[in-house]
Order: sequence, then structure tokens, then C-alpha cells
Amino acid sequence: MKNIEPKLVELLKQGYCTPQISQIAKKLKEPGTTIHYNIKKLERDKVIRSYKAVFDYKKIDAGHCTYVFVNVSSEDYGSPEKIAHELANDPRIESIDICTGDYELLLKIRTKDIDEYYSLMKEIIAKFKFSKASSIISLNQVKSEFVRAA
Amino acid sequence: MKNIEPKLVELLKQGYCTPQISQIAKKLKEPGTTIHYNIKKLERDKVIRSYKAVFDYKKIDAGHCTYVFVNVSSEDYGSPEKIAHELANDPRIESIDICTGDYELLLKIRTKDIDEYYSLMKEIIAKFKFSKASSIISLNQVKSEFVRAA
DNA sequence: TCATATTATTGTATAATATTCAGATATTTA
DNA sequence: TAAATATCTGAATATTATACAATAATATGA
Repeated sequence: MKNIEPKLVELLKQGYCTPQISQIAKKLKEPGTTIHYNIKKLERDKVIRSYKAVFDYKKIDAGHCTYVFVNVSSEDYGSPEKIAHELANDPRIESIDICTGDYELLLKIRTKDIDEYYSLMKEIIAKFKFSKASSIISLNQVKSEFVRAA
Repeated sequence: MKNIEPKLVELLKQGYCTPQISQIAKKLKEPGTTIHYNIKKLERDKVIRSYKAVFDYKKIDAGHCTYVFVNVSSEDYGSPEKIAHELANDPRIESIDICTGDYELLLKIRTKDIDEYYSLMKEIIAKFKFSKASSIISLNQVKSEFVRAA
């Protein structure tokens, strides 16, 4: 058998979706062409960045969710953006923020389990020479990406 | 003129999108019917929870992003889930986690500006009798919902 | 092991949906 | 207030998803 599922998940996690114009038209009781026009405008103006799927992350081996506060190395302290952009390549990192407070970066990380989390952290701490990383583990994800849990 | 934009944003923020089967088929070089079958399976098994849009939140009056750690009231300490589910109704709250550490809840909040943030916080602190709330403001959102910033 | 049931793949036909286009209407600009 | 620009919308068309049926692969269990 072809194992298409992981490829689908990877594509749908970031994009490869599209708005349901006729469903929206029905819901808002407006002509489909009007909805179409307005959505294209939002796309043209880059108000909409992407259309994507939201998963039950436990079911795609990404059920272990952790927030990580990071102090970057003293050399990188002045421009954490560079590291942030490199971290953005990792598909296990859901979000990256430059933030106020005692740390420069706040990461949201999804891994299969705490073991995978541990190895990812060791990897990125070594690679980017973080001076400190402090973790908060999510025990229950009630809402994610504006979508409520089942 | 009809001002459809805010209604579109509200709908697309949580759903009203669908996968682009033929595009995925082209990308993965598989028959469209095979992709269709596999995606329907993911939906049937509730692996996929929703299809939605990701926005440039600055452009939809939601550019002020804050992470808020919450201590709930002593009465609610044993079951923060109840409050979490009520908070989930607010469209300005992107995510809600029950978490480890010094706080019970971690919220991700998107408002137009710090004024709207302030009034929202006053509202929910009063409503749910939080005993403490500690905020970290996002200065730069490099990646959100698995999608990189422009 | 081998028969049987279940699940997965895929081409063809059809249904549903998005998109184009052109004309009308509203709004902005100068 | 006239001209330019942006928005709305119905009708025609193009694209895409879906239903179906045949086939193939895998799992089940005596």
C-alpha cells in the first residue's frame, strides 16, 4: 500500500486548502459571485495568508505540546529574528514569537511524546547555543488555532 | 456597499474551507480519487478537525498578540477546564491550554491594540475571578499556526 | 495455508463548485 | 459634478470534487 497519510498531513498543515465559496454564500445569503469577489480581494491584499487544516494532533503523532521560553546566546541577543527564521523551518514548531519579559523567544512545539521533545530540545539548544530554555507543558489543549478541541 | 469582510473573517477563521484535492494529487503525483479517498478517511477518523484560513492578523484588527498565564480562583483550582471551555467562546482567544508550572491556564489572545487587550483582561478577570494573570506580549510573530509570516 | 472479509487504489461518469465575463451600481477622487 | 475606480451580480463556462464500480492489496481466522 501507499502510505499517503504523512504526506497529506504535511501539505495540509500549512496549505493546500481553499475557501468554500458556495457554502459561505449560502450561510451569508449573498450571491456566490459577491463572496468570490470579496475573498479574492482579501487574498490580493494579503489579508489571508493561507488556507490549512487543523488536526487532532494526538492522532498524527504530535500530541505532546510544549511552550518553550528561550534565552538566545549573548551573540544573538541583539537579533533573535535570525534564529527565529531558521527555527521556522522545523515542522514540529507551530509558532515562534519574539516576546517581552525575561526571554527573547517563545516557541510552541508539537512532538509525538516527551522523548521526541527531549531530543528536539537537545538538538536546537546545541545548534543555536541557547543560554537557557524553560518549558511549560500543555496538559490539555482546550482550543488551538481558534478551533475548539473535540 | 455591503461590508462582508468581517463576516468572512469570522467564518474563515474557524472553518468554511476544504482541501484542494486535485492540487494535492498533482503535487504528490497520485490519482485524484486516491487522494480523495485518503482525505475522507482522515475526516471520518476525526484526524482532521477543520479547514480554516490563516490571516495577517495586523490587517484584521487583531495585530496585538499576548500570551497570558492565569491563576484561577481557589474555588476553580481543581477544575480549570470549566473556565477554559467558557473562555473558548471568545473569538479573540486563539488558544487555551491547561498547563504545568506556576499557573493553571495559558491563553493566547489577539486584539486590535493594547487598549482592547486591557478591556478584555478586565472583563475576564472580573467574570472568572482570576487570582492572578501575568502577560507576555509578542513583539514579532515569526510563525503562527505552522505558517510563516510574510 | 488458504478461503473470506475488509480496506485501499483507481478510471470513468457525473455532480457540484469555482471562475470568467460583462453589465449595472455604488463610491471615491479631483 | 464629472470621471475614475471599486463593488456587486447573473449567466455562461471551466474546474474540481464526488459517486460508483472494478480491481488489487492486506488482514483475519479456521
